Order: sequence, then C-alpha cells, then structure tokens
Amino acid sequence: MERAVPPTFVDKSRVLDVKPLRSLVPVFPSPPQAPPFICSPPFGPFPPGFSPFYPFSSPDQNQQSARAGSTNQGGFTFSQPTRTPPGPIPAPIRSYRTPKPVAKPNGDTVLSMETSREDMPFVKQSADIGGLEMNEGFIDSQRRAAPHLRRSKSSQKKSKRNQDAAFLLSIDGDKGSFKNFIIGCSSFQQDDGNREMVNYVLMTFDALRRRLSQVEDAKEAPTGVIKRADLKSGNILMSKGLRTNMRKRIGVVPGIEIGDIFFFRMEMCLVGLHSQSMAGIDYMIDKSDLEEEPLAVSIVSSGGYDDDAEDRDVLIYSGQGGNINRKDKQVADQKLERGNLALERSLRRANEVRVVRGIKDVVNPSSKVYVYDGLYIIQESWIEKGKSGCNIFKYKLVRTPGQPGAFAHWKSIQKWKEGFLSRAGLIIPDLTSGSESIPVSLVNDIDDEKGPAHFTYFPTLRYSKSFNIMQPSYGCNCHKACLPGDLNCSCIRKNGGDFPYVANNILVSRKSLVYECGPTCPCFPDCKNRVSQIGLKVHLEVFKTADRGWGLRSWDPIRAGSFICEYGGEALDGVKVKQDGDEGDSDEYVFDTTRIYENSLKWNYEPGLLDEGSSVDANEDYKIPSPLIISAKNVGNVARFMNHSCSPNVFWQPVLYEHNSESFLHVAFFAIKHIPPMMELTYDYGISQSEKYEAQSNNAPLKKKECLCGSSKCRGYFG
DNA sequence: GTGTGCTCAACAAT
DNA sequence: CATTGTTGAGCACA
Repeated sequence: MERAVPPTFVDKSRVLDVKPLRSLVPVFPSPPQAPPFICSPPFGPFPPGFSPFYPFSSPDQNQQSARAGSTNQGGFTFSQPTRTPPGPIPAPIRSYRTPKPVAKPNGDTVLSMETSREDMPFVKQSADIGGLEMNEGFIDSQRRAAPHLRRSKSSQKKSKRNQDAAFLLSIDGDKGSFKNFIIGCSSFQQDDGNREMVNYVLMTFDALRRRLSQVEDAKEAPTGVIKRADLKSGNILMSKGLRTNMRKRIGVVPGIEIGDIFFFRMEMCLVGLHSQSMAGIDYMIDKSDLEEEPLAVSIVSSGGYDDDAEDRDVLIYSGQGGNINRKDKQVADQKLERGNLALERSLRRANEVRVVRGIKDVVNPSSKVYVYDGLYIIQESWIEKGKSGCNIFKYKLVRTPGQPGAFAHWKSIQKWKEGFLSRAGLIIPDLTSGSESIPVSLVNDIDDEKGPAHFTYFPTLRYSKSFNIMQPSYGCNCHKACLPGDLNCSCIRKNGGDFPYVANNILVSRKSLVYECGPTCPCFPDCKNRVSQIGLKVHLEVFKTADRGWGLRSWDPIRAGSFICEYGGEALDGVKVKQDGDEGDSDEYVFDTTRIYENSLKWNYEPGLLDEGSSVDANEDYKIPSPLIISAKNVGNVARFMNHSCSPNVFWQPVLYEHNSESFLHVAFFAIKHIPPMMELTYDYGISQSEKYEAQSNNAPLKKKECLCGSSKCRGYFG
C-alpha cells in the first residue's frame, strides 16, 4: 500500500533558488482561534440549527473533550477530534479585500454594503430569512455597525423570536428601477465568520442557485440564458456582501469544520475556504515582513492535474501553469511564480495549508464533491517532467496529525462498497431483504444488541382499501417526459407552473404540497417529476447510536435538496388513532402531518435576491390539505429510524400523486443542507396542538427525553 | 482606480 | 460513459 516516493527525477536546485529568509518561523495570520463550534453565551455550545460535525462519532462523545483520543471500533480506528495547541505567537497579517460595486446589466450599480448602508431607508424586518434565524449577537453586531438602523416602535413590540431575526433591508435605486435586498451583516461578520454565518451563506447560495436553475429550465429556447446558475448565484451573493470569512487566513477558517462538503467551487469562495473560483492554489501576500512574499492558504486537488491522491494522509500536488489544461496554448515549463511560488514559500516557512479533495460524486457521476480535509504541511518539493515533456512542480503535502478524519473515511467507505474491507459491526448487509433498490445496512459498533424489534419492511406507504383521502383527480397527458415550462402538462400546472425539481433530482423549495406524476400518468417512467417514487439513491445504514436507540445515516454524501426516502408504513384513519391513543408508547413510530415545526423552516430562496418582485409567494404557510397519520410500528421502512433533532439536516415534504383516479398523499424527506457521509440524519418531529397548548399553559418546555442539539429551547423529543 | 490574463469549473453536446 | 467545446468567476497583477 505504500506509495513510491520520492520520484526518480528530482531537481531541487532550481526550486531552492530563492532568496534567503530572515526567519523560517511559521507565520499565522491571526490569533489562535477558538474551535469554531464553540459559541459564546447565551447560545450554549451549539446554537440552534448548527450542530458540530463529527462523522463516525456522536456529538455527546465529542462534548467530552477529556475522552479525546483514539477509539478502536471493531478493528477500525477512528480518531476523536483533538485540537492541536496553537503554534508560536502569530505575527498578524492583513489582507483585506473590499467589495467592489458591481454594474448591473441595466446600468444600475449595486452599492457595496458599507457605502449603501448610510443611504438605505429601513424598510422591513423579517423574522425568518431563508429559514434560519440569526442570534442576538449577530443583531447586536449589526446595530453597533449601523446605529442609525433603529427599530420602529411597532417592531419593538414583536416577540423575542422576531428580535432574533436578521434585518432585511431594501433600497430603491435612483429610478426605482431595481430593488436591492441586503442582509445587514457587519464588516466583522464578513471578515470573520462562524458556523451560523457559514451555514446561512451556503443555504442562501443553494436556494438561489436552485431557483435560477428552475427558471432557466423553464425557458423554451436558451436565450438570455443563465447557464451556470452556480456562478450567477455566487456572483449575486458576492456583490451583495452575502459572504463570510472574507479576510484571507492561513490555517483554520472559523465556522468551517473538517469533513464539510461542497458541490460547487463558488460555495468555497463564499465562505472563505478557498477564494479562487477556478484556480487550484489560493494564496495571500504576507506583509508582516519588510519583504512581501506570497504564502499559500489552500489548495484544491480534484484531478485537473496528475496528482497522487491515493494516500489518506499524503498528497502529491502539481503546481499550476504550463498550459496543462488549455487547448489554445502550447504546453510549457511551469514557472516559480503565483501559486507555485506561494507553495514554495509556505514550505520554507513550514506553514499549514488547507487541503480540499475533489472527488467524483457516486450519486451523480457528472458532478464533483469537494471535501475539506483539514491542514497539511508541505514536506518537500521538486520538479518532474510531465507527460508532455515539460517541467511540472510537485509538492508533497502531509496531513497534520490529530485532526478528525475526513477524506480517510471516504476511502474506507469506498472499500466497504468494493468489498475489500468489511464494515465493522455489520449485522445485516441489507435489512430490506432486497425490497429497496439499494441495500440498507444494519450496523452496531456500540454494544451487543443485534437489531431493532421486529417489523415488516415495506418501502412505501400502504393505504387501506377504503381509505380515500382525496377527491378524484387525473394525471397529465404528456407522452414522453414532462418538461419544465410546459404549461400543457397538468401536473406542472398543479405546481403553480414551476417544475418542482431541477437537475440531479433536487427539490427547488419547500412547498405546501408537491404534485408529482403518478403511476397512471402516461409520461415515461423516467419523467423527472417522479423523484419521490424512484426509491433510495444513497446507501443508507441503520446504526446503533450511543444513547438514542437506532438511527439512520448515509454512506454517500447527500446534496441539499436531495430526496432521501419517504415515510413508509400504514396510513391510519385519524379518528381511529385518537380512539386508540392510550396504547402506551404506541406513538413511537407514528408520523403525524398535523405536527408542526416550532421553529419555522422556510427552506426557500430569498425573492429579494432576484428581480422577481411579488410574483413569488414567499409567505406560504405550509398547510397540509388533509391530515395524514402513518404508523410504522408493524410495517415501515428506513424512515422509522430517523431521530429527532431541533437542529435537523432533513425536512419532510408532502407529496401528492395520482393512482386510479385517486390522489394519495405521501411524506417525502429531503436534505436541508449538504450532508457528509456518516452524519446522522435527523428531522424536527414538530409539535402537536395539544403539546403546544400544554407548553404554553405550563410555561415550561416539554421534555420527554434529551435531544442532543444542545439548544435551551429544545423540547427534546426522539422516537 | 481599471483593465487584462490566468485558472485542478460546470454543462451541454457528441 | 469518456472526450470536447463553450462560457465563465474571482482574483492577482500590471
């Protein structure tokens, strides 16, 4: 398994031809950061909506930092997160970039935040922007930054939750020809982020990207096109200052955790992990010394060059330039400049470099996943002759020990799938006995329990024959695949004219109801409007948690908006359930659509970021047309194992489709955000009317059992 | 400040 | 499905 290093052809003389440095001490750009997941009071260690990420271990283990170290789980060692002590006292480096005004196509200019704020009339406060609430510290920092932005008296009366909201500002241009909504975040938040800010930026980016894709898909002819919705969405957010960690830095980026995944280069730009939209090497100028020199901050290795990325902890990275990937230019020797020079200087200084590994997405082979794999040190560099015969720089990067595993876990999972390595604690390779298209593993690497109580696996929802929940309805008349923008398709019309999904079967936004084509629609079975009916797309495993019974997680990465599974089981008559309601703990596996989220989840694009005006109804109240209660106690599927969290990464969405002239309601689960492999899947179990009443009358939070989100607001359900 | 060139994208077409 | 062509974004640097 050992790689062959060093290479045969080594010409270090050329690389070493640099001016002597006065100091080879590593340079850190900013004071040692507290671990990004520690938030200041009063929000507790983990703010609502943002739990720490540690694949392969449960959060409660991680909170016990005394137990940090290595655990051996069935012959497979996973390192617990440990933080290496900060290095030498850093010499501050400042590398600020100021947002530039961006010219809009119509000639108007989008003002940068700092200048525009003075002129912006306060228009509106929103309690919920993009489904995420901002904490009080966030708001306070805004008030400090813009003290003239005072709340109106009426808005002061609003609830505490509204105080937690971010400001939504709107300005009119000179001629009122455009509206520019800006999330008021202080320059501090833009320079140095935190977990909340990172999540907020990423959620906003993807929601906007999905909407732009949806609009683009609906166009008949590709004119005036928004190809590359990722670039467009990123550009909009950049120009509005909706980004974070803008100040470049060496080492840890606040709010970004090892193992975090991304699906677009733009995402990494927006959160300050890697600020080059294409280039593989990101660097900054160190001005702390009399002599300015470039230092590398991060690299992306994703197959564009001939890297050696087979090893888990070692990466042989190729330098940039030499026209390797350009058809319009002659190949040439790479030069010791730009990123190559920066890497060389970082080697001499022994500075850490962030490494992002780009991997082909097994679920959607056309796209790539970027995994943040933590900090590496450049151990050596040399020049090699490339395939074209020209010189190519090579850098050997070695992963700093003691960091939680990220890329290494991907390699393990790959081996499980290929059968070269068996999953430790595997009890049954497929607990569905083949009734799903992809096997679902049953795993216990915690204790001796051999599995959950017996139930019958049924992959979807079973309606009793007499149970017709909807009036008769009919499917569409399309004869191939239903196409976005085709308003002749009745299924699309039911969705308000918008095709609910975009490329890679990704849901665009949360709605009261999504109408899919059903079994009797004449369109082809591969019609893209049948996402929730196509079955599992990722390899799931039911696993034993440390203290919440069995849980559900995925071997594969899951993109935000991806369909995960539906809630399988038996549809119950609502009246009957109430009569049988006193059956002890019989509600443990009951899904009830009348339970609502206490913390509202909009999971929607922010209309103010587009010039859509009021054509988009952003204030949908998500009412279910007809209550549906599902029991998965005796008959069910993987969804019955999903635990509760009030900082969930999954939400449920009612989906309706037609069968034999009757419409049937289903409950489909979609990813709220990108979910790295092996992170537990959870959704908000919500709250029933009676529980809501009880909580209000007792003026105390309901606590059945502890939820691990750490929020003081949490009611702590799990099933 | 402003313009130009560089770059381990992302898609669609083939 | 591997390859090819097309259009790009932020950023560094002149």
